[in-house]
Amino acid sequence: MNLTPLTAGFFDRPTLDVARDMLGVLLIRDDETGYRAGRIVETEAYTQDDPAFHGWGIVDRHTGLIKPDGRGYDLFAKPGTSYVYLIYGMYWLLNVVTEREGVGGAVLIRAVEPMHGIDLMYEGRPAARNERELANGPGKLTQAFGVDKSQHGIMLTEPPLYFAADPAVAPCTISTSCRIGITRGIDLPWRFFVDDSPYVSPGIPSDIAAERRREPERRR
DNA sequence: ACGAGGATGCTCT
DNA sequence: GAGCATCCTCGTG
Repeated sequence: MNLTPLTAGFFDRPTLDVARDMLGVLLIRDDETGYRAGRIVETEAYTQDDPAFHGWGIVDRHTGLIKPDGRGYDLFAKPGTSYVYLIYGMYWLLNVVTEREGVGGAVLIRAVEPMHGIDLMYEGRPAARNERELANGPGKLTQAFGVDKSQHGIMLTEPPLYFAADPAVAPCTISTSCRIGITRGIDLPWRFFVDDSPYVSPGIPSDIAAERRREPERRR
């Protein structure tokens, strides 16, 4: 598998473009633990001016300086840097930093279609009952790939963890929706996914979830 | 099939 | 003390 990693230049672009262009790209972990690869089928974009962004509000309006102790400071790092964080005290979520250094932005990798290293993925994810459940969610794919805090802040442009264009590119239809699991910025349609992929996460976009909460009955 | 609730730890108020 | 870019289990139909 001699695949050329995507370079920092790929991520040094508007975050929405990167998020869309990452669909169909391979996520690869290649190190002493083994070789794992999966095709990305779902992403979400988070930008500096986005209330759901971890780095939201840490840029001083007057000086333009970024508070170095603020949460999300690492989201202003060099494009191609990893941003891994713990959610709900239990699950690690993998992002790749976008935009030029000093500008905040990231793409959350939400789901991949397992391609290689399936057995290794099951070892990290004993709850998975089939291949589809190995990595159809942002917390699941980090378990399948063994990603945790130790991969935070590394460059995702070289082993052990990197992205690569799939040589066997399959044409696909891309859809968008609002993002999943958030309470702020819920109306921004910044989730991208491969339309007909069974490996997309089962989550419900936040705007639809909020609507259902308002009207609990009314079914079919 | 679907919904409710719990797990669990870090950050911010 | 609340909220969180989630997932799993166990109820009820």
